[in-house]
Amino acid sequence: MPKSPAPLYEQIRQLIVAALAAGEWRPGDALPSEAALAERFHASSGTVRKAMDELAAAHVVERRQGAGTFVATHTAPRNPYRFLRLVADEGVTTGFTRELLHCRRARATAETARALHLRTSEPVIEVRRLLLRRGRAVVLDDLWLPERHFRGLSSEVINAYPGTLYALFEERFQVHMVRAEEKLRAVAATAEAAELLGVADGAPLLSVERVAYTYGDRAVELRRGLYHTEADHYLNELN
Amino acid sequence: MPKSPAPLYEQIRQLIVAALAAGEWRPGDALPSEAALAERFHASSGTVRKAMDELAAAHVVERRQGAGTFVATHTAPRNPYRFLRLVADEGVTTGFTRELLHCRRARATAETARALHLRTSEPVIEVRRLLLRRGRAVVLDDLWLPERHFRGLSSEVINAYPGTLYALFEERFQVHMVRAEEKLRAVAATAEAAELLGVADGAPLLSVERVAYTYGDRAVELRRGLYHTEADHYLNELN
DNA sequence: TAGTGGTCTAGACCACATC
DNA sequence: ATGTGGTCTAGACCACTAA
Repeated sequence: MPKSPAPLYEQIRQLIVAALAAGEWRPGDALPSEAALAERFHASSGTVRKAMDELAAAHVVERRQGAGTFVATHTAPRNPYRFLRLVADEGVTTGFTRELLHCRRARATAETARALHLRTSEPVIEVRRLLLRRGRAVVLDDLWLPERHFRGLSSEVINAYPGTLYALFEERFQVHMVRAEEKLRAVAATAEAAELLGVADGAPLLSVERVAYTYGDRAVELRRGLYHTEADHYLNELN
Repeated sequence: MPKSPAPLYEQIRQLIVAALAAGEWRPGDALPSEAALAERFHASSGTVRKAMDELAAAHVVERRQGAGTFVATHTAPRNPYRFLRLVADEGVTTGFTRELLHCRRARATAETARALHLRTSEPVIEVRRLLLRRGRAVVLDDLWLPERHFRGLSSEVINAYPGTLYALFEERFQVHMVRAEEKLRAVAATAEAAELLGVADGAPLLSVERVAYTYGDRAVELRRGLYHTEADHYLNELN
């Protein structure tokens, strides 16, 4: 065994992520058993297990005792909105209904280009939609996606799909979101946002700017949400 | 070995937390070596190690290879404001200066009582302070602490202490904060908050309501922060 | 140099899901 | 009944820190 810069379990972890990025296993698929992976990577099962521990902690894979280890998916998880931290003040965990406002081709602004590592004015797809609870708009989302990874995305495609956007991206474009970074601010509602969210002009809104990453820390979505936090709040756990 | 409801490493983890809550080791102290703990708990070092893995992941302990394992502390960590997610938009990571506005005895409101598991009108200590960067107020914090755990806390004590509040709580009152839950909202500045933060009346502010917990998930602080997010943002990592 | 945590192995046995 | 992940062990060796 050559003297290595990174520990073996870390190398194995990276090799598995690379295989996921290459599409060797798709979201929802079962991975080979730990014993099989140990043989493949010429390591003991304990070492493979440590690599899988980290992938499971990062929600990249999901283990089910007795059944196997599966690639994490947005298509049929416990919580469909895995990255949405907005919850109702009262425990009413009713889901959201969605309303698509538009989906159109556009060119990357300087800000979008920076976030997604594109060149300015590269083609992107811009999506705007509302999330509503009991008919009341709670979230106004604007999304920007690099066109080259989401070719064919349109209003029709979105409206025809029953699940969340991230599930759609996964099934239709083989883009699985692994993690995200969010920057939060309080802002005053513009006239446009106020009307769409049914609040007064200038009302305080929670602005959530998200960059989402797929396997290998590739940024593939910029999203700006405006949350109406009158009967909802953004919940965060710190440790 | 009796048949047990929880795995051995989980029992060991809980026993170590209980020992920390009982003050057997104080923040900054070195824990016994993994081999010593293995003997104490009649387990193998691998099992003890798994328990320590989880405690390290939760920032309850800190491992330093070659030196030992130490109880996490707020007194001399890398980041003094461990739970403060507010960062400047531009990478200028200058620290904050603090300005204490008041520290006084009060009675728990219904809301405070609920958050801290007290009875309504039990005595609490109320603290208000500002965090400033380059002379500009960025955060207005209100804290409520159960008086029975913080007897003797006063403006003089706070002003005489050079470190953060959590470091003070740890050194002087043996209350170490382990984790916290935050609820975020956008709100309009009241006249009082606007004046203290130097913003317009009604300006949007980020409201951060935090409940902080010590060992064993005991809630010991309720804090409400108002963040001025014009040149700063609340940064959150999702996975 | 002695002691600590970090890596890796080989294997036993258990709990659980699936067929 | 088979195969999976989950727990636990015993021990070797390495990398690092501190006296």
